[in-house]
Order: sequence, then structure tokens, then C-alpha cells
Amino acid sequence: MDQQQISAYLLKNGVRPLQKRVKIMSYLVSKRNHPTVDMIYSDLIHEINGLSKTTIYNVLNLFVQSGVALALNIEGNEIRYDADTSTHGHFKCKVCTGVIDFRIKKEDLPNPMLEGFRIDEQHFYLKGVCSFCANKIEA
Amino acid sequence: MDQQQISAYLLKNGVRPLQKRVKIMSYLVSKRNHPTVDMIYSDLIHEINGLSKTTIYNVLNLFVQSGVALALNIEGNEIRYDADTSTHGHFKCKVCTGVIDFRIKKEDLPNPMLEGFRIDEQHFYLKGVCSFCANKIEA
DNA sequence: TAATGTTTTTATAATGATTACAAAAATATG
DNA sequence: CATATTTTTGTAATCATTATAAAAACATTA
Repeated sequence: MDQQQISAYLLKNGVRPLQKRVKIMSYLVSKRNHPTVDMIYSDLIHEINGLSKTTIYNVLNLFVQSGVALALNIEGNEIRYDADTSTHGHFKCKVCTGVIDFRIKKEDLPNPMLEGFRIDEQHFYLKGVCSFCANKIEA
Repeated sequence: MDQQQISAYLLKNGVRPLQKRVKIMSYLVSKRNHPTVDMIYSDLIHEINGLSKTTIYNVLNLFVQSGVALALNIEGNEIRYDADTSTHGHFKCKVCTGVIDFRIKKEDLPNPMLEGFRIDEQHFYLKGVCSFCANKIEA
């Protein structure tokens, strides 16, 4: 997705495509690394002149409200952000602290009986050790 | 579960059943309300003389490490604790902020292909509006 | 039971992520 | 171009959690 497409995508979802917003969304879409605010900040500060961490918080909160990003709560002390809002799961490695996606089909998620409940978000995540780190430990 | 049973349960899981630990676990088991540290503190401060919030943090971290409690990360700004370590899901209501359990069979959870990964924890949670709050809003 | 060593708890301070707020800058509108 | 609105910024405030060292509780041994 180039900046044009990002702009159109934001606009379609009710987010005015201002420069910094487009750049932050670009970052999320291209890196796909489920960054924390700090990670975004330290990467983009070089690219965007005079970027403030508060702006990143503002923009991400707006993205989540508008439905163009997900806030992932896997560890209690950090929120990670994901521009992929389609159904999928997350795995967090305790060793390298990375978060990776895995595919789940929507119909494979449990469908609990919650009569009268309105369900807005579904989250499925795993914690453990990724194959890369598991290999290193063994060796 | 009375205090005797709680003590035995803790002991079996490698946690020395000291007084405050037993009371905190009793609280978790009897209330089943997925409390935050603050909720536990304000409820137990009346019952346990000279209880410190740091102790609750210590004890809960120990419980989680020992596998007798789960730390739930649903909202980024709070950790909730659950003494029910069996497979089940959680629903968080955006209106009343309460967290409730729902049944899931272990075999109904998605089983992603993650070759070589070690999976320690599985979490499935939903966010939305519970039936009670949904009714109130409609009326 | 008394003496001693270890573990646990406490109180305070420190940390770290997030939000509140008001001023400055950017953007849109007439 | 002038004005009104929205966004961003920088600083300070907030809130949950952890670090730390002293005090208290507990277990062990004589």
C-alpha cells in the first residue's frame, strides 16, 4: 500500500488522512511487527521532523476507535498495535518478546452462548517460546 | 473450598500456605470476580490487619508463576486475576467494566500450526456489552 | 523454649506507560 | 487572505507496578 492507498483507506473509515497519520499507518502496515508506542516513536522520529510521543498515542487511539487498528493486550505493561484487523491470532514469545501472527479462520473460533450480549471484538492469543528461540535454547 | 483445602492446594503446587496467601487465594476462589489488585486490596484491608498492596502484588505474581492463578490482560491499563486455571473464556463489558467467564471446551479452541513452538498459555477473550447493560441501554 | 537463619511482608521511593491540559501549529472554510 | 476549527506539541500529572531495604514472621536446631 502506498501513501495514496493509505489515505483513501483512512478516509473511507472516517479518519482524515493527515500527514502524520498516514505515515504512522504506513509504518504499521509495512512493518507488521505489532509495535509498542515506543517502538513506533524511535523508528519514526528520524523520518518525521518534530514528532511527539503524545501524537502517536493520539493517532493510535483514533485508529482503534475508527476500527483501522487493533490494540493488543497480551502483556500487562504494554499495548501493541496491529493494522491487520482481519481475524487472526497472536503468539507472544517469552524469550525474544516478539509477537507474531498466525492464521485462524473466523469459523474456527469458539462460539460461546452469550445470549443478549453484543460482541465487538474477539481476541485469541498464545504465550510460550517461538521455534527460533526454542532451537537456540536446545543448542 | 475452606482454608484447609486451600492450604493443601497451594502446598501441592509448591506454594507455602502462609496466612495471607491463603486468605488472598480464598478471596479469589470465593468471589470469582476477576479482581484487580486494587479491588483485592480494598476488600481485604478490613479483614487482614496491616495488609500492604505490595504484598498482594508479590503473592499474585507468585500464584501466577506457580500456576495456581491466571493473569488476564484484557485492557491495557489493568491486570485481573483468576483462580480458575481450567480452560475457559472471558468477556469484558465496556459499560459496567465487569469480566465474566464463559465455558469453552479445550478441543473447541483453534489449533494453529506452529511447528516447533512451545505453547504455555492460551487466552480467548471477547469485548462488548453484556446482556444486562444492553438491556439498560435499550430501555 | 531460646537462639539463629531464612523467608515474607511492609513502607517508601522509583519506574514506566499513558493521559490531561493548554499553547502553538496546521488545516480547512468563507 | 482572514478566521475558525482541528491537530500536534511539550510539560506535567496520573496510575499501576516494581525495586529496595528494614522489620516482622516463620522455621530449624539445639
